[in-house]
Amino acid sequence: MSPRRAKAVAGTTGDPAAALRAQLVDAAETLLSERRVAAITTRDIARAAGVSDGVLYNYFADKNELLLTALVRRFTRLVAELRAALPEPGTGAVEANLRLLARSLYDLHTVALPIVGSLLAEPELLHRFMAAIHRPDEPLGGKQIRDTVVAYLAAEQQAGRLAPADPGAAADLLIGATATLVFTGHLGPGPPLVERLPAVVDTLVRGLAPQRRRQ
Amino acid sequence: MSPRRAKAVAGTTGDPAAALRAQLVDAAETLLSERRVAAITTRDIARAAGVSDGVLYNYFADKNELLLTALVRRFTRLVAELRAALPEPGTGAVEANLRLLARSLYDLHTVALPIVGSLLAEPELLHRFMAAIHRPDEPLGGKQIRDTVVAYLAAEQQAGRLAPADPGAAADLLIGATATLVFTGHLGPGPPLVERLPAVVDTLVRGLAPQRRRQ
Amino acid sequence: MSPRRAKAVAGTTGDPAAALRAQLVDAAETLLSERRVAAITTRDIARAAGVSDGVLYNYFADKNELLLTALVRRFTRLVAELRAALPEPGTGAVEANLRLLARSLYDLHTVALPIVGSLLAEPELLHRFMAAIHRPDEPLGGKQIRDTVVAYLAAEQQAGRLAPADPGAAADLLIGATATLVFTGHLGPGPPLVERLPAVVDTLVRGLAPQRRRQ
Amino acid sequence: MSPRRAKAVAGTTGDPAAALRAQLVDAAETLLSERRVAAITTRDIARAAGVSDGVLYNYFADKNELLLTALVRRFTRLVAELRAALPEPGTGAVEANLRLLARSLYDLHTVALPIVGSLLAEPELLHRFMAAIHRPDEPLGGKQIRDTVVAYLAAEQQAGRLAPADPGAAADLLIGATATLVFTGHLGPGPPLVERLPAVVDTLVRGLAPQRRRQ
DNA sequence: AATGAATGAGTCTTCATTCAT
DNA sequence: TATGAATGAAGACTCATTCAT
Repeated sequence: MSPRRAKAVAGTTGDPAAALRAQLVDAAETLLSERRVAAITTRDIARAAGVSDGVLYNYFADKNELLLTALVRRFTRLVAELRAALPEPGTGAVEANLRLLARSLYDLHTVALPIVGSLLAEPELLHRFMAAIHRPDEPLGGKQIRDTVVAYLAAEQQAGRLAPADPGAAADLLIGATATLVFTGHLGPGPPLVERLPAVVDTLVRGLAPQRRRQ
Repeated sequence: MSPRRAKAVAGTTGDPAAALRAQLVDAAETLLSERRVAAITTRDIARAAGVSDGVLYNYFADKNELLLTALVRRFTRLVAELRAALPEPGTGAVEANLRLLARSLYDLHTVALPIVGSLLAEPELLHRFMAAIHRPDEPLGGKQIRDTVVAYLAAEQQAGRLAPADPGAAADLLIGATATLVFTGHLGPGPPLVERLPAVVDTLVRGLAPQRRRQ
Repeated sequence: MSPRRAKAVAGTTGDPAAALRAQLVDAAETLLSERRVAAITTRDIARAAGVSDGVLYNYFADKNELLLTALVRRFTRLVAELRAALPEPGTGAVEANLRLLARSLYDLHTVALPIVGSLLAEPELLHRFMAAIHRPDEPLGGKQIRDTVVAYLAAEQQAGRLAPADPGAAADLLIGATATLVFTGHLGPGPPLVERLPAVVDTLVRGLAPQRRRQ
Repeated sequence: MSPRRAKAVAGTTGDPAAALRAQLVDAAETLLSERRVAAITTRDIARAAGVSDGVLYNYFADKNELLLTALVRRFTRLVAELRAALPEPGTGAVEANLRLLARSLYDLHTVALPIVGSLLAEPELLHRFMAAIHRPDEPLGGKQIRDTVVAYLAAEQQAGRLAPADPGAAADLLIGATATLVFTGHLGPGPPLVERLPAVVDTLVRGLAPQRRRQ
């Protein structure tokens, strides 16, 4: 006499409620990679998840809470991928490492920016999203990306392979430049701007100060 | 002989049509600085302009054309302000100049980002906006900002006050870092991140390469 | 388990979806007989069907698809009624039969003309309507009326009770005259023109050629 | 110090008011031959007449009264053309004459039907139109067409070239069949149905009665 | 008397959320 | 507890008519 199990999770084992919830989040996450947030309707999500329109409200307070969960999961993955792609500090040529890092950031932003951008049009959702990823117990968030880059740079500094500059500022420059290249390329009519990455890294490495000499 | 004058421009002189058109653009521009694009209705604009619902369509093909005009005007102003705030190349301390430039970019992004961001949720409007600001005869556009920064940096290089680095890459770093500081500060719960600007400029000036000496 | 049942079909049994769909078509059909197509709003239909504004879009792609369905149903019925009212070829007095046929056509046009007429002002709907009734699998359409009349006339010719004239042309004359009597009577201020039917049939039977003799 | 003359009639002589009025009616009549009534806006008419939006209301109570005037003038012309095209009774072969008459009616309906049809969607306008053309002092109207045909048929009967049938009924058959051929051809997807005219006339001439002989 | 801009009522459609079954 | 249909609010755009100039 247990309650009826939704069609969509009929063949699964384990907690059916959790399965259904996951089903919904999966569907939302998929849609999130296909269109801007504002173009995703509750019916779309239900269809994609293979469940009926109403279930959503059995697991989430409203549409935005579901989207929020999907967003958080998507960003958690992106940060994990960034970490995995990070070069090992102290190994390889440091400038090549920085180029690799820049490229990883560029790829991350390519995925993340459309989503974050479309969040700007949904103030309530954005607010809840930011609150969610800034909870200290959550291993994610925009800050996580920066912290990861800072950690890498600091490690290279420790290894004496980078000048003892402010690693936070360096991270701001790297992250900012890569993000803006993605953004501008995304908006404009021309081709993507990846090819500008090497010059950007090179310029950041050498700095703008004149009359510089290496020994 | 002349047609009736709208109540909203009753006290003004000059071409009433131009006055009313301007009234509408003004209203739209004001609303644009208050809310995201998607939350602005035609009725809102009419109310704000003090005219009736239909007038809009006497001056613009549709709602988006009005918003577009307001957006373009807003950005034209921002770029003009940036140009006016730019230090004179070759005068003053170059690093102070760069800090000033960074601050100007930061201020520009503070105004521009929410608007551009909210455009991401309006593909049609975004498309028309990008097309509008990329018309070669229009003295504005995203590219204008970068060109302005590049021109300043190149001039300082000519004056021997900056290393002969790639000015385009340097502009990408400066613009990217300032934009991202604004963006992150805007998203996050904490205080704005202006105070990070000096370190960013400093790091960009010195570069990340180790074992560097000045003479 | 089943979704909520609309108030409007609360007392009915069977498939509630089909019931509500039928309710909507019924309401549309009723309105169609009361006013011209252009004066029927979606809200009117919803009110008449006792449901809320949006339901329509759960069963039909848009307003016109619903109206189309109602139109097709109305015409299907009219043609069926015409067929049922048709005299049996070879039985009764042939001229009386023709008068009966003329009267049936007159009645059919009385219902059909206002609707078809008002369709002329709705090009899109008219187009879809014509496409719908010309699908070969649909047992209806303007052509169906003519074919029915032609079949009857041909049968009487086979029975030797009518001259071997062109039955298609004879149908054109009968249908045309009845339709135009309805139309003219509908437009003009005077009384309906039914009483002209016998003379019309009589004239068609005898023909206009002079110096004719019967043996 | 006479009042200002509208631009559109600046070069004309005579009563400027009458000229402007005529200008408007001309423009409306032209538009009437181009689109259905419902698709004609007051602004369209003003533009076509080269005058400003408001003048209309100085000469007509409202939009419909202007359209009405244009409609009446259009039909007056059509009836005049029909009369001019009519064969001379008693001359030529009578059956050829009837074919010519049928063709003239077909052409008249080709022009008139779209207009009359689209009137069906405008009850108020239709009503006023019918009232206007049924005023006994107006030499026009649907009845005028029938009277013209009846007069021709009666004359041929007088000349002994047609059987002494009911000329009104014969007119109903001819007008009805031609109108319906136009109408059906207009609605359906196929080609116009002119080629059916000869068989129609032939069938009307010979009649449907069987066992008929000529001497 | 002409001008032509202002007025504002009217309509289809979408979609988050509810809730009877 | 899943279902999925019902709900109904909200918004862009058109256009006949008015009326200040």
